[in-house]
Amino acid sequence: MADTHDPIQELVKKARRNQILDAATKVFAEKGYHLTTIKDIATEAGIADGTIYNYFEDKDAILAAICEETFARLDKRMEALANDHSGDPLERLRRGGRLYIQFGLDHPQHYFLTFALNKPAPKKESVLESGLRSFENMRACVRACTEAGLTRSADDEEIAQSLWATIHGVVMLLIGKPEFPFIEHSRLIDSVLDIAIEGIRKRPA
Amino acid sequence: MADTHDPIQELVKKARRNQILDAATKVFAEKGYHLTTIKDIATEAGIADGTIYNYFEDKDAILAAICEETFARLDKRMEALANDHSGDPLERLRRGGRLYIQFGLDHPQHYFLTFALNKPAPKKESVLESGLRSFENMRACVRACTEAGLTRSADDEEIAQSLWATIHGVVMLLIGKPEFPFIEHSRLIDSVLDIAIEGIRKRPA
Amino acid sequence: MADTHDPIQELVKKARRNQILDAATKVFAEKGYHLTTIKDIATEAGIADGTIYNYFEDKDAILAAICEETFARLDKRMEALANDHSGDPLERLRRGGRLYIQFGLDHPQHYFLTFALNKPAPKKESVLESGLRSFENMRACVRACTEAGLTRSADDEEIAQSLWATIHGVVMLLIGKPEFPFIEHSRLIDSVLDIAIEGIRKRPA
Amino acid sequence: MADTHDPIQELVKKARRNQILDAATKVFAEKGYHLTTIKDIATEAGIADGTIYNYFEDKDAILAAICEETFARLDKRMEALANDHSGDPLERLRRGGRLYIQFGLDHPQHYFLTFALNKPAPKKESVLESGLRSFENMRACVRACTEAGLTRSADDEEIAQSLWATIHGVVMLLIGKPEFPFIEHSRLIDSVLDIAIEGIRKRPA
DNA sequence: TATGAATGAGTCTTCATTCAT
DNA sequence: CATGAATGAAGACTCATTCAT
Repeated sequence: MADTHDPIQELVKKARRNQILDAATKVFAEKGYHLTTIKDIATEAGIADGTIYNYFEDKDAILAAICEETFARLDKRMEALANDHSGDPLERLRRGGRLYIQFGLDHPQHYFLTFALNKPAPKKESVLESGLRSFENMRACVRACTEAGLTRSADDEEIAQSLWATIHGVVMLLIGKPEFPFIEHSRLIDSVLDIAIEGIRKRPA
Repeated sequence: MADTHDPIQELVKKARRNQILDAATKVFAEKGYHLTTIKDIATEAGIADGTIYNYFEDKDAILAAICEETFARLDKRMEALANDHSGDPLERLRRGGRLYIQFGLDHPQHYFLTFALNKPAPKKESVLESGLRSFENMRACVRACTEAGLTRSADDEEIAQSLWATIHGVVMLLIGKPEFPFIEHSRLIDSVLDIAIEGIRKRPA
Repeated sequence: MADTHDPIQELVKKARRNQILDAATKVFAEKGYHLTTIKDIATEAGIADGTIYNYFEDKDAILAAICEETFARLDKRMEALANDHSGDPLERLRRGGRLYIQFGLDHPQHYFLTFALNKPAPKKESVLESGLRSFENMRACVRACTEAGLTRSADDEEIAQSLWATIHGVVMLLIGKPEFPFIEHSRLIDSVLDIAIEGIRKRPA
Repeated sequence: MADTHDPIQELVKKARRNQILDAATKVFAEKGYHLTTIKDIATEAGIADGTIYNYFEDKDAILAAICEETFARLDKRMEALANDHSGDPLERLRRGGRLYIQFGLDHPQHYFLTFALNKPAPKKESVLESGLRSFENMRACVRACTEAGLTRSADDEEIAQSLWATIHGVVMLLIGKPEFPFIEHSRLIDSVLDIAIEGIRKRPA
């Protein structure tokens, strides 16, 4: 009735919304997006089916929200690193890579949903944007390296995207093929980062 | 009645089967596996719905057949490379990586389903096997490099898994985030491979 | 959320369930189980197809429910008789037989579905159980006769099953072949029961 | 080409027809009429699906043919018994009853469809007739008993119908409730017949 | 706002029947 | 006549979404 901006109601709403998102994340991870039903999510969240629609337009919107929030969280972590201008830029890049990989392994479900679920359906603009922003920080770290003349190539964008692909690969492989007899995770991560950084580093004439 | 092994009928059947597989591959690629209906495939193939079931048990079987055949082709290509002992081993490794990535981009749905859709479907054993066999060939290529003393590290397995993670990452990223403003694909692929090979290569003392 | 055990909702649900069962009973009787579709039942009940599945697992479950409820109703009638220990046991047996036959003729569709629809599919355990219980009462009546030394044979089980077969036959014949020129129903029933009781009764030495 | 009435062709055709009927009988008995597919029958007969349609109009026609032929056989057996005027008429009646029951158990699907599936299928007239003709023979057997003064009652029709109901009941029960823990079939049949015959028999003054 | 029953379009799959070879 | 691939009309069942309470 009243369009009062009741702060308590606001909180309750947000809490319920997160409750749904958590449930969805869990079920999506267990059964995959397409095989998950609204009822599955509602049951997991302990609410009725219809209630979902008070918080989200449709099933797609739930996925979009998960992606957005995941991006945001990653952003916050990466941003701190990008704004730290001390020390060897290449080492900062390595630390950034490790941070990113660790984030993926720490939130495998979110990561998978956000970065690997390619639906033909055009995602919401906001998701795309937050995705781009997430990449900006890595680009900034790379730029610090190129500007310091530490890299073989001077093409920021190319290096940044290559590095992204590399660290994305580690996360996806470890997440997606848990049954494969990988070497110790930390060793694999170190190795991948080492190869990448050394592959980027300008060699002494 | 007669145990007719009519070779002409045999060919016709195989042709029809391929007709269905081609149609399915196309539609899967367009809409994704889950959003593709049997009717979609039948329509694309220009046949009736029910006819599909004269050639395949169910929808899953179609996917399995596609994956199997597709990966058999990758295998053959990778194997040739692994068995070719001429030239610079590191260059062969680069070619192998490019082959692998290109394959993934050419068959995104199959790649995705085989290497990333780990969750629900207990895929046929044969599909999994043929998928992993590709990795074996890469391992062989790496070994050729270490044995030739061309690498910084001598740990085959570590290098092979790192390289796999890297090229897997390129495929997954390009497949999974087609909306991202990547640089030209070929340039990104070259860059990733260049960084990886240089990162692996033993530096002159 | 709340563990609402709303008694009104409860009643509404039960009513809707019965609405479906009644519709199903009617259509099953008209077309036979196998030729009846879910849509038939839904249409007869005046609801949508999918609604059926809010009340029953599947088609089989509807049949099972019909059988169970029919058994239960018969049970209640027979039980009273079995617990009445007064008078000539053989006469009670006769009355029981007549009760049973009358029940079948009063609920021909239910009776047919419950006692004559032999589906190869293994019926629910509960249906089997309630079927057995239904027979118990007749066995009890027979036992009273044998224990009183009124029967030629002392084998309760044999007599009970034989009697069941006999009265089942009357019901099935009258239900299943209505076009046949039977003698007056009541006369046929009396005759069958008379023959059976006299055939069971111990003859004077 | 030639519309010659080739007697050899005639025999071949009849043989093939019987081959199909035998196969159908077997599969019907195993899975029930509705759950049996044309392919099932064709496979069992070792021929192609389409071939069936050179011999029968459709699935119903196969059933009709089976019923007709089957009941003709019962008829012949019952008739022999009815025309055999030697020995104790009541014993002949008992043998007739046993014959009838055994027939029902040997051909449960046909029996069921002819005597119990009254509703949907407008069976061919001939099938109905041959089915009911069996009853005529039983009536004749009963008449022999009453005329010989062996029965308590002198009402042929009443006794015949009562007996029919009784033996019909045994068949229907054993066919329709195979999951029930009946005593040995032969013992149950003996018991039912014994009770019926003794119930019919005139008691010594 | 929460509920959850109802909807009904949509999906996979089956199978009787046809027909070109 | 035999074949068996093809057809296409159903049917059982699912599930995203709506809406009255």
